This record gives sequence, structure tokens and C-alpha cells, in this order.
Amino acid sequence: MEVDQSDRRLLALIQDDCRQSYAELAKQCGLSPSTVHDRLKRLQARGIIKAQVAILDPIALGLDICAFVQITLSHPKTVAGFLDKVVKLPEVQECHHVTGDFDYLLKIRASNALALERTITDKIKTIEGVIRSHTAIALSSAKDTPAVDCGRTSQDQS
Amino acid sequence: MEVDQSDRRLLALIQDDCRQSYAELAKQCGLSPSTVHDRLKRLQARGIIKAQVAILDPIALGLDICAFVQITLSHPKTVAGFLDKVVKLPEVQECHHVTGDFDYLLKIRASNALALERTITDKIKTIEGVIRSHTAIALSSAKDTPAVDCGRTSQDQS
DNA sequence: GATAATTTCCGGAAAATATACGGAAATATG
DNA sequence: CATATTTCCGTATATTTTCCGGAAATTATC
Repeated sequence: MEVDQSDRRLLALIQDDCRQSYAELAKQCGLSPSTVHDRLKRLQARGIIKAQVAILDPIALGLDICAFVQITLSHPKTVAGFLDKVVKLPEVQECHHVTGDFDYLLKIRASNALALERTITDKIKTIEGVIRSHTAIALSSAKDTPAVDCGRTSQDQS
Repeated sequence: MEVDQSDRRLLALIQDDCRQSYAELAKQCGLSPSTVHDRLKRLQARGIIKAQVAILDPIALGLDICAFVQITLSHPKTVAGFLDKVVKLPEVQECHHVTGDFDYLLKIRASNALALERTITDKIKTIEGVIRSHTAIALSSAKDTPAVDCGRTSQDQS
């Protein structure tokens, strides 16, 4: 019932490339292909592997702009409605409730400045409760990955 | 040489789940499995599909804290060295050069407050050129996905 | 508008892979 | 030390991926 060293190695491998065959994965972590299969199936069932997805190139799809939008809500009453609507917007990749001067931090991808303006003005600022927004444009991204550090647990529970 | 409607539908499908068989994908977009294979292979070769990866649950791996750290650099001379080092840190998921009061925005995952402190104090603030940092903790995340909007190009080029 | 050239698409065969399963090894338990 | 439990592995089978030749459709050319 714990995530051991082999699991972590497997996770590190597949969060980089999940289309390697079990045979390859097995070689890279000293197990047999069937054991790799068993473990991955279990990790998926346990929800530790949340999904296996393709990472697309936004620019190739015409999404040239990435922006971070900070949002202030007027009242806690408006939170549920805000989240409900914002989560459904396909241009919103991330929506975090954060500490600090603003309440929420959104990561947004749009085709161009005009499209970004439309998203912010027409789709976000019109949501009930949104009383302030502050936008920062990403000029470039040196790193942008969903991969996490599988290195080792904070403290080993024996 | 363009990304057509079928490509976009395929991309939308696999950025949600890339382990569906070609037969299933084919069914869902009205093509034959071999055509799906052809198209996906080409999209990968063109770099539109950048990777296929597993999305892991950070909390299951003991990464309980997500934080956004804004960084100011003292001088353009220090940019290259900063990026070089910051990109290599496994706890840094994203590093964007942004407009606004700060220069860079980092998304960081750590086990706990202590580990986050260590990362910021020992690994980031020690990088040459870093003269200011501002950290916001994510209390919760309503959405956090690498998926983009495949809906349709900004304007169809005929 | 007919013909040719190019591209896209498809079916089927072969190879590679994933999956299921029974039993062996290792580990934990009493 | 015996037993129970878990992890691991090899093998056999089912599924999938991959390749290839040709048909269909689209586009270009005259």
C-alpha cells in the first residue's frame, strides 16, 4: 500500500513518455514486463496516475499568447459560480485559489491579443463577483511541464 | 500541410486520453484506424504532438504544496544563468518570462512548507542575479491541465 | 472540362505489444 | 518454523500497432 522505489522509477519514466512498451520500461527499472504491467495497472487504479495524455504545441495550433490573469472576487458568495464558469472555458488551462493581493490566478492561452482581450473582457470579467483583474503576458516560457518530482517521499514512513 | 478538422478532433481526443486504440479514435472521428495512425504519426513528426505523458497526482506523491514565485533579476546579463539553473530544478514545473512588476513567474511543487522554503531560499534566491522574490501559495486548484483549445484556428488561411 | 499528378484514405497481413493467469519466489505473520 | 500473503515472473492468448499496396478523392495542369 505504499509507493516504493520501483513505482517511483516507473512513474518518472512514464511521465516523460508513456508510450514506451512494458518491455522497455521493464529493462529500465530491472523488472519483468508483466510486473511492470501489474504495477502500472495498480498505480492507475489508485489514482496516482491520473491520466495519460498528449502534450500539444500551442503555437502550432495558433495559440500564440499565454497570459496569467489575477482575479479578485467581491464576495465569497460568488466563488462557486465563478469556478463553475471559469473551469469550463477551454482557453483556461489553470485556475488556482492563491494567497496574496488577488484571490485567483488563471493561466490562459489565446490565439492573439484580440482573442485574449475578448476572453478576459467578455468571458471572465462578466462573471458575477469579478471586480478586479490584472493580466501579465508571458513573453516566453523556458519550462512548461506537468511533470513532478518523483525523487523520493518527504520522509519515509516505516 | 495544414491542421484540418480531423486532425483537431484527433488532437482533442488524445490530449484527453492518449491510450485509446486507433480503432476507438477512428470510430470517434469517422476515419479508419490506419488513417488515424497515419495522421497521428504525421502530427508527431511535425512536432504538433510534443509528447505523450502520464499525469500524476502530486498529493499522492507527497507534494502537498503548489506555489507561484515571482522573480526579479538585477541585470539582463544574469538571465541565461538563471534560466539554466531554474529549468533543471525538478520542483519547478513552469518558468515564464512575464510582463509586469516582476521578470519571471515560476510554478513550484514541494512536499511541505519547509521543503518549499528550502527550494526558494537555497536553490532559487542563491542564483546570481535574483534580487527579489514574491511567493503566492495555491490553496486549491479548480483546474490544472496542459490541454489546450483545439477548437479552430484563429482565422482560416485559404 | 478532361487528364494527370498528388494526396488522402482504406483493408488486410505481419509484427509487436498488452493482457490474463497459474505458479514460483519472497516477504510477512503467528 | 509453518503458514499466509504479497510480489514477481514466464507463458499463452487477445489486442493493437505498423506496414504496405492500391483505391478513392482531391488538386493541379493543360
